[in-house]
Amino acid sequence: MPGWTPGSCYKRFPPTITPRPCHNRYLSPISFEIVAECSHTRARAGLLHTAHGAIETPVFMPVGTQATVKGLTQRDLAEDLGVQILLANTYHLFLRPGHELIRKLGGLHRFMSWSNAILTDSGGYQVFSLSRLRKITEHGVVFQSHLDGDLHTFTPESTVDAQLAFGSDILMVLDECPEYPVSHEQARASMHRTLRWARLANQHYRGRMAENPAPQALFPIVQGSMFPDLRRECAAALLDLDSAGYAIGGLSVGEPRPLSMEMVEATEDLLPRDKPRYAMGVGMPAELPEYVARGVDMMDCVLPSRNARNGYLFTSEGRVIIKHARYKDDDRPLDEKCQCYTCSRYSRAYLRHLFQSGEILYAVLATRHNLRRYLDIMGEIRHAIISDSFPEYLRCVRSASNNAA
RNA sequence: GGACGGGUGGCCGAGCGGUUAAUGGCAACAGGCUGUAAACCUGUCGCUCCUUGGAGCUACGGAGGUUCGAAUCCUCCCCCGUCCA
Repeated sequence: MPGWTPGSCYKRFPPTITPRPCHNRYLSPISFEIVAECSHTRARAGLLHTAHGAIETPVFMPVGTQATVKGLTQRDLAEDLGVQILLANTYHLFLRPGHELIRKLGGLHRFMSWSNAILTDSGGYQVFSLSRLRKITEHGVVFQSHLDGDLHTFTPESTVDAQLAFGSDILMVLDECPEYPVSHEQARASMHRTLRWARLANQHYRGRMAENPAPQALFPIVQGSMFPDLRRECAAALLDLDSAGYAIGGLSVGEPRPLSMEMVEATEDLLPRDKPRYAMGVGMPAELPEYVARGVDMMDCVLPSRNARNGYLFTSEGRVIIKHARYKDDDRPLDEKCQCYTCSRYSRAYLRHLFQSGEILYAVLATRHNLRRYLDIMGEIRHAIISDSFPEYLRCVRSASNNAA
């Protein structure tokens, strides 16, 4: 069932968002502290310490591809929503305004006026999403800019350098995100290339850190399409890099959802227990606790922000497609259980009116709500883990999800 | 009173003898979106009937006419603009 969200459990598991200061920023680029572990699942709650604050995990990271979460101000994000870490994108910011410009202007944090943490994706996802505009070689990826058609070569080394120039707290290695489905043979070749790139990126990164230490971590990415053996081979090989954290990529590329979960399960027990695990590009609200139950600490997804703009709103009672006629004269708030600015002030009828009129305010209010919904869910999850009630929470979520279906 | 230009599906607006139930756009209605080329994309959009695929009916201001065939050509009428008296 499409838009179910784990909201019926809201009252029992209220969100906790209390940023804490960073303790040991000078010991390593970032450090991960496990606060609580679930006794029945692989879930854990932790603190990820960065030079730009501590991040409570499990965490959902809003996507701000072009150094902005579309529709929101940095104040909305930090003060209203309590966002501790944002995602930005190397491919997009490399093309415009350029990493050297951002370096010159004091780094990405200063450039976009964001004092909390930033994770930058390498451009590996654009290998997938812009597949018609790129060519993969052993050396790297040649992109034909979607802006002006210019050719740009992204290598494992150059993407590390660009992200260092940004001043990102967490850098991602350049990877190849394969489409679905691919043959085992193709997936294997692709995974091995990603692996070689990860080694090159890591070597380059270590060199840069030796000459100019900075509190910036580099995460490699487990690939292998939907083949457990390839996933495990990739994860095992990446352990040699002794990275500060590990990502699981190549999910949500069109595969059935159970497969995504299976890939996380195949990988998770190989990854270091004391390092954060990041599932890239997931997921729907009901999936968030499922990933956490499988040992994931970090997630990001464009769904709450993009779907907000496209009229698809996530509530504790399920999805609301705001353009539907049934909301035309609906005077209730979008989500009666939600404390966000949008829900505390505006009716569904007004939101629908703004959407139908193409008003900018619609995107602002909708994005604000959807992100709040995601962050609330993460708060519920974290609280449940800490209070040792995560299995019950998960049951509650699954049953609500099944009922809705 | 005269001269031009017009009246097309909810609206705007193409079409100017057959491939036209009628291009587009808007509106309406629905679906999609997962490390963002996305405030985007797709579908439906006269009525009735049967399962897909189709079948029938009604339609381009009105009434006649020409033609195998008319939204398209002709005649008259009605209405709307602009200009001249």
